[in-house]
Amino acid sequence: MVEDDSSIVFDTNFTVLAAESLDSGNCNYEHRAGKRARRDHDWSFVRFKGVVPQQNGHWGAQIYANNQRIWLGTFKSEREAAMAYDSAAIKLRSGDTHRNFPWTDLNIREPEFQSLYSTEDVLNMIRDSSYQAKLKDFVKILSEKDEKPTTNLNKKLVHGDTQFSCMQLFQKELTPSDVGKLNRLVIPKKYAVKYFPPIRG
DNA sequence: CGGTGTGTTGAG
DNA sequence: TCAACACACCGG
Repeated sequence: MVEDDSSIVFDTNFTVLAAESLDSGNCNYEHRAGKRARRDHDWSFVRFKGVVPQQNGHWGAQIYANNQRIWLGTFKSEREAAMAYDSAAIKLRSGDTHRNFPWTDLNIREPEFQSLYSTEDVLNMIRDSSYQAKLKDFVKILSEKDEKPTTNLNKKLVHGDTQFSCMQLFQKELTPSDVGKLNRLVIPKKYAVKYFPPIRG
């Protein structure tokens, strides 16, 4: 099924949009067309920051922070890898140092999405490719949230100096095992996978 | 065995 | 900081 670029995670609109606004300055889209690397292997026309070709035709993503390289994983398409870099850059770098793709109304939410997780969590989500889906959910829930501001479930809490905004992620009815001998509440796997950081340290 | 990501180098 | 390149290593 040849999904090359277009069909990945984030909806296609994003990819297309990003791809077509090349000329609109600021995004770090170096058209280094023609710039060849040391060996003249066919790839080597790497256009994206933090993206490195793999011998099997896949693409690796990496970012440098505090004097060391952080590996972000390998991806099937060049763009997935480039997006991985952009996402990691938000957490690791200050401000928006040259990104691969321009900001859109969707990825503009990334900073606040990432603020819900630790750096390691974000990196792990990027690495296991669950990042995009979770970000998408986050944005979706956000939009649902301000569609009905009347809902009482979403309120703001103020704790000391810091402000936290909360939203309902999911709902679950108590089951026998929740009130059984084991003193624990079971979170459905579906939601656990969806809203919790991935395993691995 | 294929694929991953680290070691390492040289350039910007 | 960064990507190019080589290849040790790891899970299947």
